[in-house]
Amino acid sequence: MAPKLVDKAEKKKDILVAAQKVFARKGFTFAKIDDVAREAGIGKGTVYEYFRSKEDIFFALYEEVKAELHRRIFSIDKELPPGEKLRKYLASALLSFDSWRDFSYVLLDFWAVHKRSGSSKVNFDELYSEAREEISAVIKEGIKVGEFKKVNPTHAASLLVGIIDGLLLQWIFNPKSFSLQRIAEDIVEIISTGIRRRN
Amino acid sequence: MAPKLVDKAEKKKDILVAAQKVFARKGFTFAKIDDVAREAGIGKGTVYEYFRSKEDIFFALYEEVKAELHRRIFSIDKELPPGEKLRKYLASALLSFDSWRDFSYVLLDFWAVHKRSGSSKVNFDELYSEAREEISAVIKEGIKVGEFKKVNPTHAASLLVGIIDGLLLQWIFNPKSFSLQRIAEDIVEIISTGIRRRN
Amino acid sequence: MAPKLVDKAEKKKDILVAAQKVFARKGFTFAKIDDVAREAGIGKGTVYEYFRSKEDIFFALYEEVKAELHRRIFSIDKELPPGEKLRKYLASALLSFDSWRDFSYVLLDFWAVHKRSGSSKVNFDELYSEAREEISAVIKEGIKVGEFKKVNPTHAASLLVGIIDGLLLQWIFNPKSFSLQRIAEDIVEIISTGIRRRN
Amino acid sequence: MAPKLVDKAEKKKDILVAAQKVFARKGFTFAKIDDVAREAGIGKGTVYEYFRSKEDIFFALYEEVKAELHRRIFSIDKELPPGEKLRKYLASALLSFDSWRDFSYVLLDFWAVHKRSGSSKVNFDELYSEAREEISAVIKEGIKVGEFKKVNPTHAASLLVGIIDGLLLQWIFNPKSFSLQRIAEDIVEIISTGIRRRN
DNA sequence: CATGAATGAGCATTCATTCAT
DNA sequence: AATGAATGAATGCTCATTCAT
Repeated sequence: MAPKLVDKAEKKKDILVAAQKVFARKGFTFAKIDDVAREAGIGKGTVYEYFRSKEDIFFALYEEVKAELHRRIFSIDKELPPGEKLRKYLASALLSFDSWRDFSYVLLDFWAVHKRSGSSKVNFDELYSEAREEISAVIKEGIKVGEFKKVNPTHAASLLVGIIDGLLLQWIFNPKSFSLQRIAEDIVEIISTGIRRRN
Repeated sequence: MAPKLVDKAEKKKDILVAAQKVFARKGFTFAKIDDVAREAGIGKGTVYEYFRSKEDIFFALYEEVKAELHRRIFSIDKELPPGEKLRKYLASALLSFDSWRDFSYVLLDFWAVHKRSGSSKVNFDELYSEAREEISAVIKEGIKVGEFKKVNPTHAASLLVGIIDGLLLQWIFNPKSFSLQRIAEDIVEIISTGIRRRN
Repeated sequence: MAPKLVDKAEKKKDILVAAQKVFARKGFTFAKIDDVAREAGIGKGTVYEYFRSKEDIFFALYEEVKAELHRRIFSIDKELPPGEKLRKYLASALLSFDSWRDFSYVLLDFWAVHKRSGSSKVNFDELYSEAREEISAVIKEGIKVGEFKKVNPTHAASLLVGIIDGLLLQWIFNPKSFSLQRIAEDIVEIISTGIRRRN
Repeated sequence: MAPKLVDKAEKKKDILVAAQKVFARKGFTFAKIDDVAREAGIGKGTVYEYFRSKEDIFFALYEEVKAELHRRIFSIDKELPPGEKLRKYLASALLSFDSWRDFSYVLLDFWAVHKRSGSSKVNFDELYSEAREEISAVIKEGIKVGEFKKVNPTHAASLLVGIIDGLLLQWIFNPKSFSLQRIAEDIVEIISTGIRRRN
């Protein structure tokens, strides 16, 4: 009636943590389920008690990382002026690169391998479109209150999202290219000037 | 002897053209040597007369595409004022997305799969650092002649490179996100304003 | 102590009933111990408290079904004349097909998979030889009392057993091939004529 | 232009011969592609140059054996009287048991494993229905010419097919049960009497 | 007694590369 | 030079069985 007592959720989390490490180390393609199991200190079969497949592990990781990042980047004071909001978005996104880094490998790897299977449960565009919408709203707000020029909100949002992503990519390939802290400040300055309404 | 040599180069080129098509269609991972051979209208074994391995084909492709893009983006009138140069860079880069697109798939795919092999002949950072240097020089020039504010040239260059890359990524995942033509104009406008010296 | 014993036998029987259902539904190969456990409403581990292995469950099932069928086919009035006995055997065997059917699937499946393990506890030949002997005895009796021609009793018995089995096989693959009721009558007629002594 | 010269058909046949041996020895389920390859004296991968899958090998074997048996059993003089035809069918079928034997194992194994996947390319019923039709036609002919009683042709045909199959089964499990030669004679005698019209 | 979490052996198939012709 | 037949390493997943609780 009371067999081995296990916190299923806990163990699932453990496997996810192990998977993230292994995926980051070897990429999705070259990560073996056996590696994940060994990293988690359990048997290969046990992984399948908690996840249906290797892809499933990826999906779970994806959702978790996505949620975590969204939270980190967009959880800011709703009362801040639009310009300040954008500044914070940019800053927290750039300063989150470290967390992103490992998963970016996995994301790209997974995408590269699965993009042709249209049935994928992972819609990478949503990652972007959600961010664009969030930022676009702030830009519209800024235009409305007269803080920003009448820029195209979607384009400006795409620009900001692109900046973050593009810098991430450069930084992934060579973290020494620039200091995250300082580039963040400079870019905020440039972009702010670019979209701010001259008084 | 001479004709043989010509044939060799010609055929190597043919294989490369075939490979690019196949890679773009199936991605590096799922492209089979046999597909490439068939696309080139030759036998599978013949491919190995001209390339040592599947990776080798990719390397050759990589060098070629890199050169082509560099040429296309940075081959502009040396006499243009710095601001105009940047505007052209940005515009031609964004408008080259279509050409980039197919190869971007392949690049990402290849990168995702081979990143860990430290011995890789493909150094993705060079792609970025070269571009950064080129742009950085223009920015320095612009600062010197008083056209630009005293922004950090490396940071601004990283910003511009990042913008291009980041937009490419969004556009790859969903080409309908924005019109390349129009976003190019808007972004040039924003960035120009951001770095231009107020008079 | 005593009640425990009763429980044991009872539960073993429950598991067997569940197993028969599952085996019939999925075949021996594809039936999972877990399916059996769930069908019996118990835990997977509990099955192993009552049976040593999946094969063991099959063995027990086999013995039971064998006994049941033997009982059904050969439990007839010992006083009937030989011809009448054979007629009843044939009829009850053919009309037992429905009961056999499910188990036949399992039997074939199991046999196909385990035939090579010489150590098998299931000797399929005994299924036949027992039946042949039983029928052979009746034929000898019939010859003795002058009801049958001097046919080879073993051959005639093999023929009868073969008929039953062969028809079962056809019927398993396509139950619509013929009506069990009507084919039984016709065959009894043909065979009776074939072995009965002309007066 | 002239690489290794190979008779594709010849090699395919070789693999089939090897597969038949291995399948007969281990059954479909337990036969490994590697076993087949080793038996054929080739590499595992080579098997897949000639057959798409393990199932495909089975299908090819199935078609071949089916054709061979049909040929052997039903290739008789069309001018023989019906009774004589049936006698020959029965005799040649029983005397073909040796050829059938090995494949019967495989057939049963395959069927047991695949019967639940409705999409199977192998319709086992066709094996029976074809034989029933062939025999049924002869019986109708015999009734028409007054050689046979007015038996139900389908039932009588099913009986004959069943006899063959049922005896095969007994014989598979124990070849010593009876002499094929002699049982053939006796059964022909019994059945003939059973369906022949009394004069 | 009962349970179900944990386990790991086992296997069909793909495809880059080799090499005999 | 060109070919394509041959090769075999490499891997995700299933499930009967065990055993700690």
